[in-house]
Amino acid sequence: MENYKTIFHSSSSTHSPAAGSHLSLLNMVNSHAQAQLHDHNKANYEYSSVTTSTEIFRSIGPAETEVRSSKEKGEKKSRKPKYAFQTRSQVDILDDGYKWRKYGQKAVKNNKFPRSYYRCTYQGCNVKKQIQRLSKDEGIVVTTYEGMHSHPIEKSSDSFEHILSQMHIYSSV
DNA sequence: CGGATTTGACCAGCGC
DNA sequence: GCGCTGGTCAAATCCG
Repeated sequence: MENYKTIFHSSSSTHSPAAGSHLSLLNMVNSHAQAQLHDHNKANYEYSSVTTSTEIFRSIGPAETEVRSSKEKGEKKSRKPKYAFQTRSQVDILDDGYKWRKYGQKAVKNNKFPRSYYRCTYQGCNVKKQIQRLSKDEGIVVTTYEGMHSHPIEKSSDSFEHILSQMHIYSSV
């Protein structure tokens, strides 16, 4: 229902439509940001979060954005790598250039805000992502990606979107 | 009309 | 074994 989406694309435009002012999206810059979501070790998922601030992600060192993945310790279970990003934004929908289809929404116990589940609509691409807002800081949105895209973006990747796509490459298993 | 959302039901894993 | 929590499905609905 809401229609923030559009706000995003105006990133490179001449003027920002105000609203959330600078959406300062993913600036997952610090490569050594270790996650700290989840209180108890949930278990086999390695959460790698990148702390964000209120700047524009542009210092992404090409060297290694090391979002870190798993240590190839082929244990039991199919430990899928997950990449969590904390983003300071007013909107929930962080568009990274891919097309997502929402397939569920659930309320989390410690959060008053629901969590949304999305899935990439590209045929054969089963990348999933969840978006959750912290009840403590309404301004923080946590986006968790699961899986990796193996296809081109189908949108006019703008500045940050392009960076994001590269990020996927760096964070590849 | 077709594709994306919505929303409750269903199900699996875990703790007690 | 039961109940809670989180994750996914699917039918109905909405919107362009």
